[in-house]
Amino acid sequence: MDSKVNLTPQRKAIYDVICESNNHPTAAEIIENLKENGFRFAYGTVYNSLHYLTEAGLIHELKLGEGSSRYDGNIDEHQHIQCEICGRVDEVFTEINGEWLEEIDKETGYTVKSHQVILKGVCPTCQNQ
Amino acid sequence: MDSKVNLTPQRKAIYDVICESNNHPTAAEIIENLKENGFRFAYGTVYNSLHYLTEAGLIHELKLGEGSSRYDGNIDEHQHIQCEICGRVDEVFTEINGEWLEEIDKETGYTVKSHQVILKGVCPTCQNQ
DNA sequence: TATTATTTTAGACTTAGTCTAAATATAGGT
DNA sequence: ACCTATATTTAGACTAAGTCTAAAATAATA
Ligand SMILES: [Mn+2]
Ligand SMILES: [Mn+2]
Ligand SMILES: [Zn+2]
Ligand SMILES: [Zn+2]
Repeated sequence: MDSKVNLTPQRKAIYDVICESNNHPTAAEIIENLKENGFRFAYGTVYNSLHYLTEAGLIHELKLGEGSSRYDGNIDEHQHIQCEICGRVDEVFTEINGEWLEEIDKETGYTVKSHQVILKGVCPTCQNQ
Repeated sequence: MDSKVNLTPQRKAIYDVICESNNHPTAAEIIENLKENGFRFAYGTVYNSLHYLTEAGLIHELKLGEGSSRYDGNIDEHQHIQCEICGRVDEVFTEINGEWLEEIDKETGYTVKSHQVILKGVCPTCQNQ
């Protein structure tokens, strides 16, 4: 077993910021947040830690097609929807139909390993403006 | 009506490269391909043209979570699947269930405007290796 | 303690793309 | 055709996000 996770103080602090945020923060936002909590880690350490935590399965990296990745402490299977106006990212727990994925297997000949749905729309707050 | 598209020689050449490719090429690949055809446009012109063509609805920009965008001359509604091993991108025409999208509307309170499904897997060629 | 492996650090570097100001090209009015 | 206004292209400087490297600091092992 090599599933032992080595949570150094840096990794722990970064993990905590991600879990306590409800915002799917970017690396830049994480660094800013760390600064507010009195931490100042090297740039490389933050990225290194984000990779480590992702690799260890403790967080997920979200690539929503913006310039930068976002990070998610919720590792339960779910998808995301992003507001076109304010940019906030919310959770979507209604899962896509499993039959659909099998269909793709047949259609393309690929062995499907994963899928990601990125929804865009207007959030409730931005609708009232 | 301002729907008049101004296809300058540069834009036309870039559009042709995208349409003749069956590969969802990146900007870098488009530039390389142009070079092979004897064109050498400024870097900025290529990106400017890609935006223009996208804005005009002649092509689609694909953000699959790699470093760089890909471009697609097929503007019919479809999704994509990418091979984890060789990186090739193939079309998926089986559309996602419309009910699913309505469900999301209800679940999140968002007005859903668009959705993109990114599938990852192993392509037929890479399976035989 | 001495040796080895792991992690962090600062800062140089890379990649993909944007921005800017000048040069060209195009279109419209006379 | 000539002048003017608008649109486009160009070269190259610049930016944002992230990677890489080599040395220093920590931690683990003998
Ligand atoms: Mn999430
Ligand atoms: Mn396509
Ligand atoms: Zn919003
Ligand atoms: Zn493949």
